[in-house]
Amino acid sequence: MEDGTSKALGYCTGTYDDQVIQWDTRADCDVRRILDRIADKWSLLVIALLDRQTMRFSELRRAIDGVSQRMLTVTLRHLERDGLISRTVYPVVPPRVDYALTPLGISLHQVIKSLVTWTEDHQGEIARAHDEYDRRAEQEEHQQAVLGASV
Amino acid sequence: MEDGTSKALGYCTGTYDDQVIQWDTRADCDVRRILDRIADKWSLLVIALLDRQTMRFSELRRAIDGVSQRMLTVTLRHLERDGLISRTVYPVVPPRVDYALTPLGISLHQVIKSLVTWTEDHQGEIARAHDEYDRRAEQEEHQQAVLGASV
DNA sequence: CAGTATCCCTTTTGATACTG
DNA sequence: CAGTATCAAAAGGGATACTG
Repeated sequence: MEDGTSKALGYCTGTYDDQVIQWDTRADCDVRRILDRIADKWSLLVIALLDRQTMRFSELRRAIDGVSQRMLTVTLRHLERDGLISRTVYPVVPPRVDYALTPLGISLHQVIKSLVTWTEDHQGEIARAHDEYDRRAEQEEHQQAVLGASV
Repeated sequence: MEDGTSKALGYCTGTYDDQVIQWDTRADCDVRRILDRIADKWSLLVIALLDRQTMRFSELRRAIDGVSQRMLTVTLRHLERDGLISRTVYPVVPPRVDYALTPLGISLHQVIKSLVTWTEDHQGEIARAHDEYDRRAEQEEHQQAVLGASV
């Protein structure tokens, strides 16, 4: 993930025979990184919690139930490296480190919200799709059993 | 990932002491699922390729360089279960299976595009953040070495 | 063609212990 | 307090072989 564009370069180069594909080709290049970032287990929560407020490491840790110290550190480092959050160390004893969204982070947060809104608006549809799919799958499994018995 | 809301239920319940947090609390519930879906290694490419066109299994496989047969199947099943794509089997020999975006899938695709646009607009900033971070990290490493030598 | 079933390896994540 | 280091567990993903 750090070595950039490993294999799969094929679809990073612009056009197909019959149509111009504007952005899916970049999916593996830049989009993939920030997508991997916001989609990983804890980043989204961190970004959401830092909306309009600064938080200390321990505050984040308490707020995000279930995160390990290690993963919170890793997550924060990644977000910082991407320029989405800032990390401020106060040279006091005991140490104090504050995290906050950067302007870039705030801007991303706005975009993410539209995705969250979409999900909220469509969670019912998705749930229904799951039910239907599972119901069909179970039915087909049943068919199999019947056919198997007749042989 | 199939067992729904495992542990970490703490932040799925609405409000904090000092402020109402509207949506980050749901991040682990519904948003997480569709985020995990669109962020996994191949889903985004599939959704992008199916924009405005139907494709067969083998066409998708050829179009997505590097995907294994297994992972393409798994990806398509997940997307189908979420109601984002439809799967049409033609009872012919040899078999033919067509995949297409559902209205729900099309609607999600629209939203994803805004995320992609954001990424394209800000990839320069992110790259600069990386450089700066790495430069600082290297510098601090150097500091360490100097301090170590003096002891 | 369009899958399914297995095996195996790599990456990610979590638990635990230790430190400036 | 805010980490780092180490190790073990688990998930993700690929190669291969087989099937309706």
